[in-house]
Amino acid sequence: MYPMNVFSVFTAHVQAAVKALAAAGVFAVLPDLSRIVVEPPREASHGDLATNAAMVLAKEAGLKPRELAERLAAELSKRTEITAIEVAGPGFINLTLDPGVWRDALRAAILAGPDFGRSDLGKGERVNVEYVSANPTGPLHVGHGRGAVFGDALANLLAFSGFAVTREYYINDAGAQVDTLARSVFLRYREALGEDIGPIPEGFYPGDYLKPVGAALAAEHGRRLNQMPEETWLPIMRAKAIEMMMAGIKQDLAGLNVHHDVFFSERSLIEGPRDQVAATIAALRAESKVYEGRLPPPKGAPVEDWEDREQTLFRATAFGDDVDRPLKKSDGSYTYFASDIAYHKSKVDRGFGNLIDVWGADHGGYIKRMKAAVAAVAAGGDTAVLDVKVIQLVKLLRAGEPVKMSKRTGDFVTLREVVDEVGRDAVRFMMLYRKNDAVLDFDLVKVKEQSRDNPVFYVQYGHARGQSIFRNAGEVLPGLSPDGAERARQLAAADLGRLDDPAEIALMRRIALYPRLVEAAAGAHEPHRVAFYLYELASEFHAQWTKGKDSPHLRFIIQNDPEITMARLALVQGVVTVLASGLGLLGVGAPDEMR
RNA sequence: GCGCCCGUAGCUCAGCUGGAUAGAGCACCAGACUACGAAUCUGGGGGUCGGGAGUUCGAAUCUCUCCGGGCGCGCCA
Repeated sequence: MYPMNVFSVFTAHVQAAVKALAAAGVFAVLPDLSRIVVEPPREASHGDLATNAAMVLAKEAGLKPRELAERLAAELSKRTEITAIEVAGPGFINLTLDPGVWRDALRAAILAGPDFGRSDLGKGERVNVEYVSANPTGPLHVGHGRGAVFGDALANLLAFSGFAVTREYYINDAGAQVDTLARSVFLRYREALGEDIGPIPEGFYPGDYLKPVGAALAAEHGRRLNQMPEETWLPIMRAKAIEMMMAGIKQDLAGLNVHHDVFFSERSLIEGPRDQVAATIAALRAESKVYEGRLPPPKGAPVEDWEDREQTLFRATAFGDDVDRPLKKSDGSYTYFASDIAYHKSKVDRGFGNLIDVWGADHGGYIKRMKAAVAAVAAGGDTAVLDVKVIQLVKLLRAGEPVKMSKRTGDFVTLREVVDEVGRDAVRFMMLYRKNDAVLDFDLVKVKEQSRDNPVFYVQYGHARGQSIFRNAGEVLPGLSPDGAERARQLAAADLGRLDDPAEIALMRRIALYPRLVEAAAGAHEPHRVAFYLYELASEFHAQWTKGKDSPHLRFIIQNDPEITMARLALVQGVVTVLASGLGLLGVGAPDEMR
């Protein structure tokens, strides 16, 4: 039985060939093998696999690339599953493999089923993926949704690749904004008591979504709080508002099938058994990473109330940032950044050496200082690496026309509205069918189209079409199990040697590519690669299906020939397995039929 | 003024961490339905990868520099 990842197997073969040459004295010392790439060439005429090994290692061998390539080719030709080797261009080694390699890979895929593509790339390393972390001041909007979907798919991808993933949400429940929220709710509370509060003043949250909070408080406390001073009612309003806003946010996320393991409260950092922000600053000060000093005035747009004063600063410049960063406001309270340092320190303290933050585009200016902070708090025994994924804006369109949004009046398009209108699968797939750092046009009309123009539909239809083939195979293969896992076992026993059409072999090769694709996407923190791969796989499958119209002998189901039908259905099983797996990673459904 | 992101076919975008003759969808043109779902498929035209320089066997990819667009620029979060 062949291992799941054909490419890692042949990478090992190439490395072994290099080691053999090293043993024969071609290299003075064993060279760094990590630069060797074994990949499918773009040109099909170049064979199944190509490696750059000779070009990368030529210098260290003291040979011309083509000479070294010939030596490596001679070594590799000892492997029977390699049927042809050619040295081409500046020193590429092109390998043509026995189709049996791809047939074995297909069999492995079928037998692995939902586990096909799973790997131990992460070796159990703990990863903290923090995403959404929207302020608890209102419902999520579409931009939050993109971050939510991205973070969730990335977490899926990492878990599938052998990382121990924790999905985390940071609740900003401690800043001035939640006090503003509390005061806004106080208005709604009075409104619920029957007062005429008039228009919501500037500087308050105007949205109607706060009315239920006011009503709940009125029901719970009656008029009692209305007579109290602000310092009495504010914490009560604030707590209730945050509780209800977070409940709504969790509902919005559940609508997208996004769930977090940990909801981490910013307030808990300062109101816990000890003030962790103060402790973190003190610890950094002891290492002189925090000091009292002055900053140059800010560049660019002038700040009216700028005052030159001595303040508490984090020495961010020692860790790659452009300027040192203030930790306390002029009124003595902590800056947002200060609690963010303590928060990230808590991640490190909780045993995460691998941190991923998913942020909105407007936070791009914070990356350097946050990375600096992580480096600072992790210095010493533990090391920690922070990767910040910036999620660009979503431009919401309806049939090509921009959808107006106004956050100022509280009248914006919520995530929930969009999910309700176009469905969870469409939202998730389309938001992942783009690199995270590219602006996304999201057209509410287009994503509902049932056509090739709509990738969500196209890929899901591929899966459904595969399932429909199984439904129709009963006449030729009456013994075929309706149960997917059992059917997979039956099909794995098929004589795959019957799959010899070039397009069939190409399809097997595409399937075999999946584990490598998943590893690359996980390593690069780029879930969109999965979406594009699925589109290509679906496209190849649809094409093969249609070929059966002109060439009936290429149909998947061949009357009177159960053997070849078994083999073809094994191929379909492979396609369906990978489509379901990839869609699963993206959190998109793999339907058995399209409505 | 500074930092980050983006710039690839008419439009929307991929390009597998530096590989060979740069790809896909849409749009446009020309074709395929007595089928396992035509909700699909086949073929065609279309490019100075924003401009320039550098790094090396090799650059859309890395570096520098211009140009154009977006986001941000003590105490808001």
